[in-house]
Amino acid sequence: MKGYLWTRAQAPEAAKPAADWEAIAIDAVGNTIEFWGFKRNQGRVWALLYLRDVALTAAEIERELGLSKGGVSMLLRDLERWGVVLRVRSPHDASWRYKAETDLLKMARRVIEEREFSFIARVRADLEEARRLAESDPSVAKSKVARLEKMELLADATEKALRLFLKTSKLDVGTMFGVFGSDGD
Amino acid sequence: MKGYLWTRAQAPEAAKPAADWEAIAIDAVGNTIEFWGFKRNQGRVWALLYLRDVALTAAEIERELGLSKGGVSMLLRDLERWGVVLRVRSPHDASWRYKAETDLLKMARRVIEEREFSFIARVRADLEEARRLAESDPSVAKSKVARLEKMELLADATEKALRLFLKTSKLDVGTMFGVFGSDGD
DNA sequence: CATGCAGTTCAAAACGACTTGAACTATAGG
DNA sequence: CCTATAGTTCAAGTCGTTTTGAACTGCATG
Repeated sequence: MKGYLWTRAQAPEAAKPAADWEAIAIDAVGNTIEFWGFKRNQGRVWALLYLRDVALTAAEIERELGLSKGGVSMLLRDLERWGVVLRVRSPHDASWRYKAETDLLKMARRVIEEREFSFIARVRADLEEARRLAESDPSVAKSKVARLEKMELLADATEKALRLFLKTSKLDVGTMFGVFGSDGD
Repeated sequence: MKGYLWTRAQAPEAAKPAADWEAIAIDAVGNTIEFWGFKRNQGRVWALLYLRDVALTAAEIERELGLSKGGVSMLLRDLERWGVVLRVRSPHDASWRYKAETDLLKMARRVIEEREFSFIARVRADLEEARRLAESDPSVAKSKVARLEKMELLADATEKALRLFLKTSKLDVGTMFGVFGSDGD
């Protein structure tokens, strides 16, 4: 956690503690990303890398954001898996460095697809099971079964809304996020 | 928690413990609603009331779902406030009874509007603050400011996506949910 | 105005999600 | 092969949220 010493002049601005404005921006992105159902610190790591615009080592991230070694490792693994952070081998250095991909929305889409749709599928399966059970019990009124069927519409509707959401975000937000790709430095 | 005794023949089916299929369906709705950012038990209470299709007392809900007295009171207060559960005075009885409104989506819209939009507004305010601070510091490179501006697009985009989502869910899903209003009992 | 039941409140307990940190594995250099 | 450093894993701890349950309020009745 401490005992980290940096003899590296290679990335000088990586060494200074985050400026106020930087910390504010990093936390704002963290909050947004948490809102989307991810971990706050996943957003913070991405934001740090994006703002610095240089590849940082895990140890630097650890220090800048005040996170633990293990935590940074896990966060980077997730971000890498989702394709929003790239792991690059630095030339003069034994350790990996990480840089931000610019399409953060990729992350949202990826995980929503993986996680949320399978969740909804599970819900629908449960509701179908409930309906089958109810139908096979003669003492259950028809109207109950009808209501169960309508509940399945809840799952359908949720899934449909999700799809719509992803689609529109891809079109609408996606082009916006494309802007992240280049800036006039 | 216990000690509840019901001399009421008025709602006989409210007295029997939940059937398997009923419990499955109730939990499925609970999970879905939790996915939308509410409490699981808010969804379970609504689902119970919807499936039974009779107005239940708080004590009955408590027993059916295995919740505490205080918890049921708070859950019903929220559901009532959101307009998805109605409190009705039963004729022969001293206590209130509760019945499900059919438009569950009302709940999602209400809370997303109240809670999520104000959250995004806050995020944007933070990012603007960060940008102001960065701009007023001459040692901060222009490119950093540009990146901060682009981050504000993240908030804009999220808000825009939310609005779109609400609008489409109102149109698309909303009509679906209208179906909940009547069934052929 | 005492009693009993319905309903509310809130401090504390239970719970779950996230993070930590120490032990471990992998890898590069001497 | 030995050592040092980077990176991973996971049991245990922390922290925020949800639930409980006991005390309390309100109200109707005898």
